[in-house]
Amino acid sequence: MNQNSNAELHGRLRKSGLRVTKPRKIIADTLGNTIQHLSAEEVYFRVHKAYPNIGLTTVYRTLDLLEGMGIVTRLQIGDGRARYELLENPRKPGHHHHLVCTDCKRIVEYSDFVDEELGLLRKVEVELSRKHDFRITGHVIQFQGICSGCRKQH
Amino acid sequence: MNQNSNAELHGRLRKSGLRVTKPRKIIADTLGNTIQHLSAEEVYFRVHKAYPNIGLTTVYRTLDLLEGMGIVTRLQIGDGRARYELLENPRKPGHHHHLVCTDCKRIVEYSDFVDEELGLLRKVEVELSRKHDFRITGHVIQFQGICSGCRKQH
DNA sequence: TTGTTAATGATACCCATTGTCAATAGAGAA
DNA sequence: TTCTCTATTGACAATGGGTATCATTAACAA
Repeated sequence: MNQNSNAELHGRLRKSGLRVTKPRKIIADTLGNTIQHLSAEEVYFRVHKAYPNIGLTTVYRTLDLLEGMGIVTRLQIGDGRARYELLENPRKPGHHHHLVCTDCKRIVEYSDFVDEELGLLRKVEVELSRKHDFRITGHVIQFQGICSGCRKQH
Repeated sequence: MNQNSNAELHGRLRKSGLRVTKPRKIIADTLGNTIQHLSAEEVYFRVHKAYPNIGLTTVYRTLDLLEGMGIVTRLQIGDGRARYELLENPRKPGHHHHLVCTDCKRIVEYSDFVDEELGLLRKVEVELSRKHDFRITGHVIQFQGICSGCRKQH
């Protein structure tokens, strides 16, 4: 679908000595074609419509692979089902954090104050690396709440 | 073990019309006696040593209950196994956040810059509540990394 | 002490994710 | 293009946190 991201994926895979397979392209495309945060099963369903011979196991494996390569991020919202999102998605804002409705699991992205958040995180990161001798590889900032729709239903 | 926290627990339970049972006291005590972040199974093992007739199901139920009452917090570190921690633990600092080794799952608590973090979070919270009409109930701020021990093993 | 019923414990179950392994298909060599 | 090698796949079984069920037990009010 998106030539750029397909070429990008191709290059990244080949550079790591990995093969560029149909499932890998299709799964990456599926994430590139939505602004939603899909679970592995949801990715599978969407892929399955056009390519019924691609299995759920492959979806899991591919999402893991893409996450390991830094192409995809895994999002834990506390319901025991991971959601996945393409890091560089032209349909989305750049670095953002998430606001999650703990009732209906709806996820809202925000980028208000994100620069400020990142500035502070960087400062904390330096201090923690030094003090606890960690190599910091990532962070999570997330808000939980109840959206207006779910509040009305009670 | 701790008279204060036992009295506290008793009061909170009774005020909600809930019964003060042996398992509830013991499970809360178990969390009060450690600075570690225990999984449900780890709580069960510890409880089981002295009270072998308390079942794992009850541990899960009680941890859920205590979380719902705001006495315990659940911590997701991304390995599919929740960890629990007593919110007001005399052996621990007050409000803190976590640094997690993604390799060995060790959890380090930190309170450096926490005031600053909380200040910013509060500001973001106000903006998000307004803009997206959410009632914000909580937040997660967490760093991931590799601890020095795990880095040496490679 | 007794009656009521919330809470418990044993067990079966659910369901997201991972392991296994024979079959398939990228991609470099010929 | 065809061949070869082996990474990758897909079907299926297995794992493992966590939850539902239900008969039994034990808080607690009277």
